[in-house]
Amino acid sequence: MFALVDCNNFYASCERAFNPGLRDRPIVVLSNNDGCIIARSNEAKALGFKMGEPAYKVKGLIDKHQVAVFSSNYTLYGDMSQRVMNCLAEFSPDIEIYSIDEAFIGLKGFDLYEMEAYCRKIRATVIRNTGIPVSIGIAATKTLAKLANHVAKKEKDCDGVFWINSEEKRKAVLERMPVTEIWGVGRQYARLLEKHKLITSWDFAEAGEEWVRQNMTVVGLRTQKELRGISCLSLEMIEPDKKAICTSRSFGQMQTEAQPIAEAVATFASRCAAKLRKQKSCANVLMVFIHTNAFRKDLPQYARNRVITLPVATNSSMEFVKYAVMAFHSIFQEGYQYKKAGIVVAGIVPEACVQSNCFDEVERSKQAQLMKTLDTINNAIGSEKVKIATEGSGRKWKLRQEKLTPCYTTRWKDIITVNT
DNA sequence: TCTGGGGTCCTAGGACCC
DNA sequence: TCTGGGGTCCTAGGACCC
Repeated sequence: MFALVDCNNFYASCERAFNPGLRDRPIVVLSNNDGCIIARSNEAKALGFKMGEPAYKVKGLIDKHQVAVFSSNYTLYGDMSQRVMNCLAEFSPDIEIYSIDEAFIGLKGFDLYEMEAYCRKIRATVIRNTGIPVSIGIAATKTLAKLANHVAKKEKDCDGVFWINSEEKRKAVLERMPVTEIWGVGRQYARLLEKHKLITSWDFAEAGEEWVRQNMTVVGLRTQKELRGISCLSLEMIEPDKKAICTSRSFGQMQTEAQPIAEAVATFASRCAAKLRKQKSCANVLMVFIHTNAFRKDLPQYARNRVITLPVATNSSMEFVKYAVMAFHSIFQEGYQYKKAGIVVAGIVPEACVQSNCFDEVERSKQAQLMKTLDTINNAIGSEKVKIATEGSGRKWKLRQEKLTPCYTTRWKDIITVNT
């Protein structure tokens, strides 16, 4: 049996946890640059706010219902996530952290009778220790646990926990769940299934295997088996190394000059390098991209990228910054209003397996020592306190974050004050 | 005026090898 | 009239996830 623990409206709940005045109020949390709605409290969902909707389009609705609006505060959400996960880890050694707000828990060794009670205890403990409400779905496969979680969230009398513990229950859940709710069925597959009169999850689970294989590849077939109760996906308790790492941002304001964008590109390159060092990897492929605002049909558009292959895989910020800025200048053109830039690194290998090059002139051990020192300092006194000069200090391109809450849990000067 | 930022996996087709 | 049989690697594109 698997349990899927999923935080309810996670970002909105994080904001609410530190501000009791938000209880029962509609809350929306915006994406980076205060662009789209990416999290909603139940009250906001009920008012009709949609996931991914641009905030400016619903400004009227926001004002009308006095909705509490927040810029996303990933420092806060990341730390709250860790607290929730730490709490879950107390309950089972078998835990897969699936995303910032979800974890699968292996329930091996629990007898069937105590399983549901155990999950209710998990739920009560998480909310007591962190202030974050969670829902828990329990079933024989991960895909069914996802659906069970859905039921736990939607149906009030479940009280946050739902267990698919019999064939009858499995059938009942699948029959009333549209295929759009299945983990692994997105927009395109949902359309395809609908076209073939497969409307409910039950219809899909009972469809011909050969047809599923042909139209939805082996991935779809696996999903179908999981819905039938045959477990194909196991608990992934060790996080695999990333195969590609990306750092990109939209700019708070459109940029026309090369210099500020070059500084942004240098900053993103440096962050990619830091992410590589964190997973003890190096990379030898680097891509830089820049583009204008594609939504602005009234402005001339420009988008380009450049891929560079380095002679030796590296995770040195200095090397990445150097190559990234060079690549940027080779694609930058005057006369456009740029909205976004980014860096992708690929060709990732473990630090210990880097293929060296007999013509290499870089002093790698010195660079490594320098990066280690840089990471140590920044971990101790704050991220990016020491950086490469090319990254600049003006930050003309910085994010728009007009509704940012304090970092209650990670910054001393932001710590919460309680009046008694 | 304002529209996010990360990732994964699978398949088909082309280039190449013996 | 006849035209092999077996592979690997890489990339682009399309699906999906949070």
